[in-house]
Amino acid sequence: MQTGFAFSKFADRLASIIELSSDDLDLLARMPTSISHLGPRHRLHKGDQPSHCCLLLQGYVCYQDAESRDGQITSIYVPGDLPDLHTVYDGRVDHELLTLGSAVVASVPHRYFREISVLSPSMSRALLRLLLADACCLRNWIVNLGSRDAMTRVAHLFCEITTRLRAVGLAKDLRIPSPFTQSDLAAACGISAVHANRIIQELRRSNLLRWQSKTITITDWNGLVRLAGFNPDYLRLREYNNIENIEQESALATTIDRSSIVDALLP
Amino acid sequence: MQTGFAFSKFADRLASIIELSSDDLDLLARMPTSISHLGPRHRLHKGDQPSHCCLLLQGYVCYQDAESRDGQITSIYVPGDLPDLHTVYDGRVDHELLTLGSAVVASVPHRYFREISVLSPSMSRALLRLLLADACCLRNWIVNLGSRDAMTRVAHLFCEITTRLRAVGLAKDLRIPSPFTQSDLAAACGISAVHANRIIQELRRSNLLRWQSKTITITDWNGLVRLAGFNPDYLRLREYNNIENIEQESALATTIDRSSIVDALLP
DNA sequence: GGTGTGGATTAATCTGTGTTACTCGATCGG
DNA sequence: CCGATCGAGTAACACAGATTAATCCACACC
Repeated sequence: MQTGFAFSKFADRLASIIELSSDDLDLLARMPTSISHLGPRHRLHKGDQPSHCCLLLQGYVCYQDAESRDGQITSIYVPGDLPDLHTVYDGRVDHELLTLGSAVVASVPHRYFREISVLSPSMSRALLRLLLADACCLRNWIVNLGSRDAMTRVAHLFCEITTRLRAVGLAKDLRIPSPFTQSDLAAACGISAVHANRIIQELRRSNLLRWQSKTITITDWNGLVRLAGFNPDYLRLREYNNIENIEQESALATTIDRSSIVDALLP
Repeated sequence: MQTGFAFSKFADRLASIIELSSDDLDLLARMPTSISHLGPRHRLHKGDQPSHCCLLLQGYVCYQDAESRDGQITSIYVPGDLPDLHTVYDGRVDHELLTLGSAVVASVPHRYFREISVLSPSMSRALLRLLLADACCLRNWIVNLGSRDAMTRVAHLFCEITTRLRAVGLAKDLRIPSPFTQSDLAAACGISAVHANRIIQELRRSNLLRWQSKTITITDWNGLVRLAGFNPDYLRLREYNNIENIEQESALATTIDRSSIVDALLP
């Protein structure tokens, strides 16, 4: 067990939704962690009553419902996230928490979160905000699955992941690591793997993004946002203003390309 | 403003997920409330920064996303629920909270929840559990929308609502008040109103339920549960064991079942 | 170097569900 | 009493997306 650098990604995440004092940062720096490097589709929480939380440092993890057809993915987490914070307060777990691609996680004892909640009201509130932000994401994902078509769902997912990565200082250049298989994507969006493939082809053909060698490069952010009808308010980020203003290089060519295709899609 | 009987439905709800002490009941009895009788599709939270929570006493309310096609409904609440508890900790609201059919709600100041959290650690934990149970429902609903077909979604919704009503002492006889329009149902399940109608016809033809004069009568609970693949674990209820054992014909059995749940918590 | 495996891709076919458009009652306000 | 409105119900047609099945490729492993 060490108290190391792991806290800094978590601090980024907390700071993305709530202002942190230097006292808060001190508390975070004393977080006891034990780091693991995990392979793809590694299952965390092996059935037991959990006594530790999983703090994601690198890569992605997701909740997947093993019972449902094709294993519906209910949420995806990015570095800095604490996917199972809720287990501190409610030991029951309905879904499997597993890695998408390889990942680095820190294991943090429940006790630590209980202690900082007692020591600092502002940390207590910050943790609660994390849980609430999670619920907002779930609600938004319900809207996505219930009312949008496959293309829009996929586009929306990419927008969300990109935005969340940027909130913790990653994906600065709109390139996001993507160890996802197309089946993962399908399981998240509630579509078949075959159709997921069709959608990706279409997104590529529309020059909205590239996806090669486990990296997605968004080549037309504004086009993707418009296609998805993406509005990041539900992420509860403090600093995300004026989404339209993300500047891209070579704006001209892509803009022309996009307008011909996206305008057709969005009457 | 009165401190009245409104707390008792809320006490039922809390007791359904966590054990309450008599001190907790005392605190609940001092809840300041102001009761309103509302008509159908009444919008609560008229755009302002809310300073009160809405405690549902009778009828149903739901969150609906006005932006999405056909206004996706993200969750439905039953008496005893506190749909907007989260506004105590996070003022932002993404969706509209509105009544389905007419309803009776109590308005409770945020201040009250802050106070009981400070006065009683167990109440503080109970409120947190409410929020977490809500998130579990959302997650489950994602699975529903993402991986089940229309028929199963509808059946699952009816199972959930019935179970939640029973958890607060209602729907004892598997008859649930249903002021919903078929369009409401469609908006909740992410299907079209026309198709919702087809599904209901089918459920009727299968002798699983009747729906007449604003009441749904479930005539084959076990059949409905099986069709829906319904498993109530995600509702986080304490007393819901062995779902297969719900007896229908024998009024005696259900009475005994319920009394063990409800009588235990009333002083 | 051969073989197996998992993922991407594509095409053909089938089906669940959306859309549109209509009828029929019930309810309501003038 | 009338016309307007809203919700339930139905039918015809269109289409998004599921399913199945095949090929191809990259890569790991004996």
